[in-house]
Amino acid sequence: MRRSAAQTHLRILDAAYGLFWRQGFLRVSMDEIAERAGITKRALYQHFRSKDALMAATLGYSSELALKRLRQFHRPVTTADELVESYFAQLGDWVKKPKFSGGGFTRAVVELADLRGHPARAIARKHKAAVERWLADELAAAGVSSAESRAREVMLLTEGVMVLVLIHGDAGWAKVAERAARRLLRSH
Amino acid sequence: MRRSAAQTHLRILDAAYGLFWRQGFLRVSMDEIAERAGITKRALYQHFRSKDALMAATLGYSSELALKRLRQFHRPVTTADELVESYFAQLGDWVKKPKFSGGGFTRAVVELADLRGHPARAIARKHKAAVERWLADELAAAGVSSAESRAREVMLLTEGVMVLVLIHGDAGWAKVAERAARRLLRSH
DNA sequence: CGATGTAAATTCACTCATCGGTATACAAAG
DNA sequence: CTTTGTATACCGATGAGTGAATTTACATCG
Repeated sequence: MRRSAAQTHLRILDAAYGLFWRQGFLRVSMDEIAERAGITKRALYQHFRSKDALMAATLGYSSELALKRLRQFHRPVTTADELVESYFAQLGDWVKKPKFSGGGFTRAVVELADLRGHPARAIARKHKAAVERWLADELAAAGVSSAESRAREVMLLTEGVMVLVLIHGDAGWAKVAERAARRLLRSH
Repeated sequence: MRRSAAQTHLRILDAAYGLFWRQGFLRVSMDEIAERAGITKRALYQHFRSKDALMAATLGYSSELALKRLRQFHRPVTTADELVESYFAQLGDWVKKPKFSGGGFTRAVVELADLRGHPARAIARKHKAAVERWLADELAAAGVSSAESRAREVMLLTEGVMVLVLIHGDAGWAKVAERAARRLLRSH
């Protein structure tokens, strides 16, 4: 029953990602993850020293995926308005999913809010910074001035959308954010 | 050792509020709450049927406090700019506290993201709606047109600030939000 | 005033379940 | 003969919630 170690590693990350995303970190047990990955708990612990280590690895993995997705979204650059429109449209689609339970990174940070030294928090911080960087570059490429400041504002709106959709169960907040972002770009 | 029931009730809510706020819901045990409230666990269960019930009650209590605070903040209305400035200044001060661990309501919803029927979520929803209502009224009183839409935008920025400060540990996001809000009010 | 009933809490042991993590021994593949 | 994983049982801790008998303080009534 020998699968390659790397393959099993990935299966575990996939399983953990899916479970963490839906139920949060604290509410998922190592037994569940092992079962979903199709291995025994013992084998799971041969790949990851602890639940915390697994969580950090999962967030890192998920960051890679998310950033790759963002960059694929890199179409021939047009206007800032179009960029903002498709950015928030994509966010809206994501957030509209019935099982949406908040952004994985945001969720991780919130769940571990009092544990400032937790490795997962550093990863979340790095991830959000990368998204902000990407936004700033895209906005600059679309001819927006003060792109860094604008990117920061779009980040605020993005996080706001994730939280408010979660609270109210209404994906319409993405549209509100989009319109606000457009006006912000225009009014600098 | 007879204290009035109502008094004990309040002590429990205070204790639970403090602990939930710092450590989240899942990471706090009923034993801890009882200890902090200065009563036994048995007595605690004479006041609240379950941890979930206690959480819902705590959020309700905390909503009352927060809304009362908001309304006290009701100074002689001046301009929209001044309103926005002091609103975000207050948010910034709150968020700047070293022990800041996210808004209680946001945090509750995130922790219970997959439990859609949980009573605490309804309370959080109602609270955020009340804050939005308050904002819309204040903005309207300050002469802002389309106050409802503007209030929604300020909500997005507010939630964004809470999450991003938590992630990055940098209270500067409140200033960013304030400047964005000002431009949004001007550019409708 | 003093007896007494009763609400409010105490004490403390106890159940039942979950969960992170480990130990040992063994099987299949390359 | 090592790497990868299985099977299975286990440990120690924690945590929600309960049970039963007991005590404290107050209020009311005789």
